[in-house]
Amino acid sequence: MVQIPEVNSNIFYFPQGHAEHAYQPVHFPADFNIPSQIPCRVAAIHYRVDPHTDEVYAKLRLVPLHVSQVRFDDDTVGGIDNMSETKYQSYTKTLTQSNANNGGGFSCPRKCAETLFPPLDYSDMLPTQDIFPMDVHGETWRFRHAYRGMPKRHLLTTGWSDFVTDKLLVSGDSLVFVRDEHSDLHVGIRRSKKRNDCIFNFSSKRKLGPSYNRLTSSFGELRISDKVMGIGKVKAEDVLEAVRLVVNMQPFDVVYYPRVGTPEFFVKPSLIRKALQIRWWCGMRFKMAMETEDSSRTHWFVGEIASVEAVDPACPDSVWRLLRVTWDEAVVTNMKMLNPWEVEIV
Amino acid sequence: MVQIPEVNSNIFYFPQGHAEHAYQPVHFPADFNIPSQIPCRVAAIHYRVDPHTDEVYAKLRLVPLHVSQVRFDDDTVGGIDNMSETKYQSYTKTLTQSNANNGGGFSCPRKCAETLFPPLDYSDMLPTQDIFPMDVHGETWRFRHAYRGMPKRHLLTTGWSDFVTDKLLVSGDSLVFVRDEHSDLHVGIRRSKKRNDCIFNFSSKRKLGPSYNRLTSSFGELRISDKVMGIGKVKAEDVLEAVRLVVNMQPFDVVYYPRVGTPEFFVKPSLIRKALQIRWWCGMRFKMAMETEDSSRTHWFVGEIASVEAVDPACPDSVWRLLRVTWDEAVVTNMKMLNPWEVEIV
DNA sequence: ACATCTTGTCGGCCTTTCCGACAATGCGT
DNA sequence: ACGCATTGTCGGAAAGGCCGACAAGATGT
Repeated sequence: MVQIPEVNSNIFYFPQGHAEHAYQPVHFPADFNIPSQIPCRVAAIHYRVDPHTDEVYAKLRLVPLHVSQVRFDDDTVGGIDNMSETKYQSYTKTLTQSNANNGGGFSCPRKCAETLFPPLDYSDMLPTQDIFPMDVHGETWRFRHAYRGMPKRHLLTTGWSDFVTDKLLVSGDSLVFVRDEHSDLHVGIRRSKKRNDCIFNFSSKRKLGPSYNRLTSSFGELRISDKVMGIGKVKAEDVLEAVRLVVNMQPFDVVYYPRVGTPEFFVKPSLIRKALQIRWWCGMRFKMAMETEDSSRTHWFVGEIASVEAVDPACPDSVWRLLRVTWDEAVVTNMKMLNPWEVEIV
Repeated sequence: MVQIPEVNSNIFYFPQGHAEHAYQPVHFPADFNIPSQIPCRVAAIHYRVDPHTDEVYAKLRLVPLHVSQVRFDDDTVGGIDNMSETKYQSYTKTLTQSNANNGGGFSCPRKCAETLFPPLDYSDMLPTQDIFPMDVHGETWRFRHAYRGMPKRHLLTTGWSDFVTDKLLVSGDSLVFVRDEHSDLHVGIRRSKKRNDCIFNFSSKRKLGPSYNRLTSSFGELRISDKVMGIGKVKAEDVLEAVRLVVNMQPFDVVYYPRVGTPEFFVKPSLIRKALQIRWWCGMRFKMAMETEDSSRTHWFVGEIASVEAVDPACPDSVWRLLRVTWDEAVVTNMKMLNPWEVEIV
């Protein structure tokens, strides 16, 4: 679900989108005269780990470009081509209730098992093996990987429960398996939006996993910081600083925590171009893939464009959340303003 | 069971005893003219950890003394007195079958619990608490400590099984709790003689504890080295080098792995003196505390002195294993030659 | 030798985890 | 719209772990 651009590719940076990732209201000074979207080159990407929650976030160095430098049909620039596409293989799955309910194991999607895990001996009637992925702290875990049941499916059993308990995973959180350039297997997690919004209720009952010291020793700090970070993960001043630099055509850094329901504030030119080629109008019908209440599954929701207007009167030219929509299913209460590139016309 | 002398105390060093701790036969050159026992001052003690097996061993620096320098009724020397007695509090217990049989918990001796663990709230009908001892690798473990049952006893329950599995403990291995100078609780282990003598049969089934990488990654190496070390843990050449230095009155280092059934090769002067004051003779009856087959309990065995003679004709003056004995219970097959200070007259 | 204290072992019971059956979902045609 | 492939959920079964009863062993008198 997460789209991190590649190094040296071009993106459009949306200050308004960036502001939505702050945990404080961001008040842009009136005299800033902010462009609604600024083309930038991605100069560098660093992946970091939040030591408290194990969450992975990205730190992007963006270099502002002149509009003339950007071709909307080509997302890359510079001498390095898209060969870096052949980098890591990874698979992300959102945990179901059964996965997290300590009931037992993790039903592993076939694609995940077949592309990332060592091949099983299918000549065996009940093929099993142990996989040893490493988490972001360098801790190695053991999961028993079996292919069984009727119909046959891939499962992670022994060891999974310990992982869930140690990482305090609940249904809705996501699991990421990655095979790196040395073809070593890694495992990461991403907490669901809900979890991000609430204070951790930490109560590990098992053997101290690697997270014990970390989580408890900084418990007080964690409570406070998480309480404050109700909406996003970055400071308002960091957003303002980024905007200050971008309007002066200075390179700047942004931190991006992937968050379900909060769109990325950097978007590929080709995506925007394709979206803006459409003449959006009231009454147009669209669909959008969204995760269910507990993020355990994705579902296509259908709706109708209610109006097409800039969200912020101060930025009348901005296409950020240009579309005001209504949904066929009343369930979708929030999410009334969408980016054109988030939806698909039906 | 293990008696490590204190720094600055005096001991007698027995080359023959040292040789028994080698895994190879030690052939003392005839021209060495080895004294059977050399008084030494313990200049330094360093405790080390075998990274493969978690075993703790001691490295002692010994400085040879002239006999005139040693008073047999006083084990210490130098300005530092026995105040260092008030150093660490510790308790060692050999694991019973019930302790290791994964059946559940660890029945904790009263003395251990009351002297080393934080005090329980005995006003509570079922007092429980969690203790967090640290192992030699700096890993913290959690054990649930309860005082319950009829009659009441101290037990370690939750967390214990994981520890047993991770450390590959079996009945006969020993557990050591230590409270250090910062009153922090530590936990160590000592493998039984049997385990030391055989190749590890490693087959961890649970989550990878901290030992996993260590034990598996060096599996091959471990097999080999353990196979060779059938009897002791040190090289024959190390023993020879120690003896070479000691006869020249040079300071030397010895490594001591505590081993059930293999007596220490450094002994307090007072102990030797007391033992040699007795006129040992055939037919004298004695008792000796020894551990049972699986080291789960200690039992007093009774026997009779069969003869009093030097084990090695080349060292006719040596008191090392001076006593040839017979046992009342036929069970005690090995252990036919004992040191006078190991037994107690009845 | 006896009384008392301590602690090893056992079987019962409860919890956790493993497993295939079945069905709901999703995708391709 | 239908069929097939995939995978979420459920309840039974097996394993693991917690518990007090009991008694064997240890200790002190």
